Amino acid sequence: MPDGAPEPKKGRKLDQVLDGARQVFMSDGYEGASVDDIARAAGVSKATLYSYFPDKKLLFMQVAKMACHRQTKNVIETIDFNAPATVVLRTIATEMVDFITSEFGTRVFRICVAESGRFPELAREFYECAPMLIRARMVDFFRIAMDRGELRIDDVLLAADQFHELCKAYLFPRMVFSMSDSFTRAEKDRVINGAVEMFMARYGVKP
Amino acid sequence: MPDGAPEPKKGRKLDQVLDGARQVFMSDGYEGASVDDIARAAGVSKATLYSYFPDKKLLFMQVAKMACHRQTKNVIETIDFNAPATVVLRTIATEMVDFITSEFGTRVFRICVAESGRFPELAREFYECAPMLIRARMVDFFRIAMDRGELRIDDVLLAADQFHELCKAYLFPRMVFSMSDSFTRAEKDRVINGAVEMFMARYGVKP
DNA sequence: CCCGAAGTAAACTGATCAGTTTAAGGTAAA
DNA sequence: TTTACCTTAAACTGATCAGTTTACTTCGGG
Repeated sequence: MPDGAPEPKKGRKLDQVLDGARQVFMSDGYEGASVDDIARAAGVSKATLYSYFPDKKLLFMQVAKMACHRQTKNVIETIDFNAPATVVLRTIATEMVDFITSEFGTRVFRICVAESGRFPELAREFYECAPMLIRARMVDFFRIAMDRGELRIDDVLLAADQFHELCKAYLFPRMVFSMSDSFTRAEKDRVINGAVEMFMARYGVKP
Repeated sequence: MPDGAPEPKKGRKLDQVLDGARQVFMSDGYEGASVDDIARAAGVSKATLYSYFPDKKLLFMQVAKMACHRQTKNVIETIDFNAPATVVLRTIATEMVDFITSEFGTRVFRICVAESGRFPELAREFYECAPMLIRARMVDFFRIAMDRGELRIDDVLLAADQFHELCKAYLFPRMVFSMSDSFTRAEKDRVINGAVEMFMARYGVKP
């Protein structure tokens, strides 16, 4: 295939453009961000910006895509499946909670939701990137822990989704509706412990 | 106090205006909705519209406020606290799931999220209206069921938030990211049953 | 040292849209 | 019928903004 995907042209200032765009999109959303602002933040002329990306929409897609991919990388690599179930669950919960309560996580989520009408592809990409990947990884772990006799789960996909949601209790609505912009370690631990305890009460095999 | 709150002026066409605005805002969001479109949908001239509301923002606030209040009314009134815990929980879960998976619920949520930067008051109002009210009602029920010896809960607020989140498993992300626009009864029941079982496994008193 | 590609600032185009104004109908109560 | 207000269509204002163009500068490789 000669040139199926419209890769962004390379060039000295590409990274500057993407960086500036990320900043401005993150703080103002898609509609709220003006191309002049982006060019200024990127330290680049508007004409240069348009020489890299044919229009605002494609620039946005590229920025959002990169942000999502970058994020989910770190989250997944650092888990030792041989540790006891409660330890692994607590690790996963902690990572999820930290993401949910981060400025970055909230902003990405907000933009994805707001623009899911305008950019269905973007919402899909984000969904397959973040929740799906993590869910798949959790299912892997469930199977191992079931073999070890630590867990007993019929519907592993549902269990993964449940755990994911449990990690959002209290925190997520408050972030998303701008009721809080940060949480103490104690607030986060309350949710993390609650999620692990609830999950083990339902799916843990009694000793 | 003479006139603290800026109540909307009364008048023959007020309802028409609010109706048209609701339609257009719901389908296009705040930015996407043009005042001309709203006036047309309302069957009213732009000048008339502006005689009822000083600007687009206040009109939107009014519409969103009314939609939220109207919604939460129905959800809460119809619960018989004397029924067994599993029955009450199932009822609440069903109502929540139906709301989450409704076109209306998704649209309101999307707009609240997208505009929570522009209208922090709106997000706050929505939050206090929907999740908080339902949570308070659930806490009432938890206390009753604890007195009856059916449940045993330390942190009732957390338990309410957890149950709320459990009802969103699988369904909520798919709705919000436009991956699905409706679900079968079986899909909903899977989540409802999962939520009730998990909750009872954690907080139910063994027989 | 020179040439061509890449970058720049600034002005411009065309479109959209919130909000205002105008001049002309309606309508209802007194 | 008169009077006072409500409503209307349509034109207008002023602002914002995506995207283009122009004429000028910068800079690295041959």
